[in-house]
Amino acid sequence: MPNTPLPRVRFAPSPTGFLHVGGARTALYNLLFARREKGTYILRIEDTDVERSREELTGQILSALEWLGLEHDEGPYYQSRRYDLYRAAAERLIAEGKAYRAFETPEELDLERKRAEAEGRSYRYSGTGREIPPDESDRRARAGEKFVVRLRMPAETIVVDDLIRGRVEFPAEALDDFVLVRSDERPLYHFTVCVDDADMRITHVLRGDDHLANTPKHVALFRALGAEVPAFAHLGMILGTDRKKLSKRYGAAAVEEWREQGIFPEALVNFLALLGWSPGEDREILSREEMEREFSLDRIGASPSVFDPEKLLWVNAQYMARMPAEELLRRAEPHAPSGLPEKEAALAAVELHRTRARTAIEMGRALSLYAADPEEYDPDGLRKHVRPETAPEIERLIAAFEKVESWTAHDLDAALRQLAAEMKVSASRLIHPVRLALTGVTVGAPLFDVVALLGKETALRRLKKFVAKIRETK
RNA sequence: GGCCCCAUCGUCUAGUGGUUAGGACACGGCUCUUUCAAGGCCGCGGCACGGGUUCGAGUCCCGUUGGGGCCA
Repeated sequence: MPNTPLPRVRFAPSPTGFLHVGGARTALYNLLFARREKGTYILRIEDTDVERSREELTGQILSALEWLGLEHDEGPYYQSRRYDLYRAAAERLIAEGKAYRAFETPEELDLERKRAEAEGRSYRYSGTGREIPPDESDRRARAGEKFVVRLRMPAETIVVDDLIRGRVEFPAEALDDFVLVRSDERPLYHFTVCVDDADMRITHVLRGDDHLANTPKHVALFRALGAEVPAFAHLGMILGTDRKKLSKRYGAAAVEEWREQGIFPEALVNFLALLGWSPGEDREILSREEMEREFSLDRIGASPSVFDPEKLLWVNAQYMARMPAEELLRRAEPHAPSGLPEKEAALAAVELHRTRARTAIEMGRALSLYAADPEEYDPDGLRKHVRPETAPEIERLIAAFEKVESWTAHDLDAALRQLAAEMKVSASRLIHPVRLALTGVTVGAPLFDVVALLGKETALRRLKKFVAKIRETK
């Protein structure tokens, strides 16, 4: 047996106030990879940016992940509680000569930068700090002089063997000695990430493409830290319909937003899984178990993908079509604006509307039609289906319905058609206004199922209300 | 500006040198039908461009264009 250690992966969001769908996908891929490889999936919160990070914002990310069912095996770890680790690592790197103190003031650096710009050169740090002898550096630090800690970058091309992109080379000239710790002693992003990844023995880093260009820095850092360099897999970005990076103001970027729109978590997960990964066959609807079984890095595409809300809605509808009625009812309940009818009717209504609704919101709304009489009627519907004869016709229908012995769709259908025949009008001349009377709208489930479901009392009451209403408007 | 990544229908994608370039969403039509859906059937629609390599390129290489990212 080769002793390749089991993979350890992590998702490391910074708490920005909402979980971005791109982040959700990254979390999902990490989780699927860990499951598939029998590894460990770790959650780590990158909350060192104290001004922007508040506990509440972290809570939102956590609850969005939980809602999606993306449960971590380890963590969450909070970077804000690990400052000692970063400080120790910085001191060690300095002691080993792998990093050094640089004493330039921000003003001096600014000047250098401006000079470079004026001369049309691209700016790189001069590297003056490199030359300061260790004892002098220590002395100046002890004397209270302000400094930043910079990494001594090797003068060699850094090669990243990305699992998705293949071999990517970064020439040494492109990289300068970047800052690890600021002059106020706060460790910077690239530094904390690597210290943590090393400390947590992360073996595979799956993350967004936007970090590819940072990877050579990380590789250099891992080496300096004496840690094994993890494998990298950079995922393509998720774009908006405008082909721009999906942003908050685009509206669809936040997982929480889709939750509010009545999208099911497993549908969003399914949709996101397919945004960049494919199981290889023409399958669109996959359970978590199937994904966990079949996920593999070499079936991930390198190109960015556009987030298409229409397709998400379709995936959601697929889940709606398959979900047990009880479950669907439970999930639609919070979205029913005027409550639900009693249990049995509600379950029947769910069956009637599951192919007609695409979200929990739409389902909730549909179910509420059975719970409360319509407060208003669709104006277009009134114009289209109400004629002077309508009121008396419906009154005759009420009378006919009164006499129906078993209140079933079948018998109600027969009763209406018989009446229509007697009146020498088409059945649809009654059907349309009746739907409007019962539901307030012109579209919906098959009418006689609706009438049956409503029950005699309710149906007749609504018909009478409707007649009164159109009489008074006239 | 420098460095890096990406490129198959409008969108998500299958495709790993020889395919009538497949599927899904969306769109259009037909069907079913009291409406709206769902379903079924049919259709529209794609290898960004230019050079190579090869008997043969969507597939490999180079460039162009376009999009994106990182650093400043």
